[in-house]
Amino acid sequence: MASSVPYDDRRDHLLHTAARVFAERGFHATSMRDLARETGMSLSGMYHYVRGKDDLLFQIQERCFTRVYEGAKAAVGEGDEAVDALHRFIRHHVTFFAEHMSEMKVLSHEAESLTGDRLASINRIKRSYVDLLVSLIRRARNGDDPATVTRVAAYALFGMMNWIYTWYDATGPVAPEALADQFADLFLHGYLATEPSISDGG
Amino acid sequence: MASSVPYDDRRDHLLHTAARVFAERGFHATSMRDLARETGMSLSGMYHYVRGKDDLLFQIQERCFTRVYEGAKAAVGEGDEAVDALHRFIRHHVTFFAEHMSEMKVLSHEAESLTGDRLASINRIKRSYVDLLVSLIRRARNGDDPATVTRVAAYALFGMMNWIYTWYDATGPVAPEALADQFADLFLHGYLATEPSISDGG
DNA sequence: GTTAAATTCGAACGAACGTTCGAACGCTTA
DNA sequence: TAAGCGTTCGAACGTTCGTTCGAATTTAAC
Repeated sequence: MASSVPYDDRRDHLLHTAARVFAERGFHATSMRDLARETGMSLSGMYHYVRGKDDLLFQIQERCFTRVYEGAKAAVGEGDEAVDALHRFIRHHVTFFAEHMSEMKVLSHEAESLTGDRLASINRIKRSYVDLLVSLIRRARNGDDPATVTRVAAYALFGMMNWIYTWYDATGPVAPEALADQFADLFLHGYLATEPSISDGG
Repeated sequence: MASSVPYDDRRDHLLHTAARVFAERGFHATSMRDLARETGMSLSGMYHYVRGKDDLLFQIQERCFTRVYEGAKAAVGEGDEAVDALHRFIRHHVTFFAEHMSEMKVLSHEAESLTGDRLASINRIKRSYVDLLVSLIRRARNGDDPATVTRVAAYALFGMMNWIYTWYDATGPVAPEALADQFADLFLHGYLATEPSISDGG
């Protein structure tokens, strides 16, 4: 999986550790000295693998976002059934999120911590990713909704999925796949519209 | 509305301006010197109204969260119809959010920027607020769901509502009430389960 | 073994940070 | 006028920040 070139290994170690610490303490509250301590590298040594702190955040976000985007396109495929594709998109996003909590939290929570070209570059991927979901929703609704309604629906879905970094524990009682299915049920068929999961007696 | 005591006015001005700047730049990326410039006060002058930067964030969050919580209890009322109460909860949360974007963004986005007693104090309000929504959902579903399912549903709803600070513009084409109703529709009846808003022809 | 390149790191830089403090100010009471 | 008090603020404190740099070390090639 990871490259065996020593340089790349050390770089991956730095990026992964930085993602974890950024997720725990926040980007601005984390110092390069914190990262040096946690990676076991020296303060100046890290600058051989990364241009600086901003570049570190950028590379974490770009790597992660590219993977989610490519993964989503592969998961969605080119089938005709839009509702199924939508379900697969949700499943992919949530399970990927759960498996890469640190990186995805950094991607979601530090969206405004970049500036200039780096921010623009991330936003370009984001736009593609959002557009992918928007087009899926439009197809699933037969393209009959006003554009604003479709966008609100897409952001609502992203909200319920991305918010998990504030509360979800992937090692807890709810498995990532079960979480994804509950989100999909909620979005595709609604909550009260479905049957209670045990009984509907009163 | 605001107290006419000069001290309280200046304090409110500081808190409100700080909320706006924290929302724009983030808590850790904002310096006390930034706040001095934006409020027109001097750097040291602000310390007559606030113990320090952490206390400033705490007071913004506590004020705002207390208001949402009390407002939600009032909006929900004590009626018997749980679905209606749920709808009113959503409507209140979203419209309050839209009307106080800066404070609510700071409340949502800087949830981990406090520490110690101040963090514990905010988390106490948060627990009550979450429990209020959880109990409404449980009632609306006749109490038949496992506790984990109800909690996931509550966090999903909070996610889609709170995420708006990343994309929503209250002065844009979608009014806060319309946004709230679309969220409520999605949560209460589902998205695909409802009729397309124009036609379902193909 | 020698040379060259890649990698590591201690030490230090200037800048910016949150906070403090004492002097100065303006206003109300005597 | 004088005293007292709430308020303001310039200046400075000590600390921590991201980054740099040159020397030392390790690795690879011949």
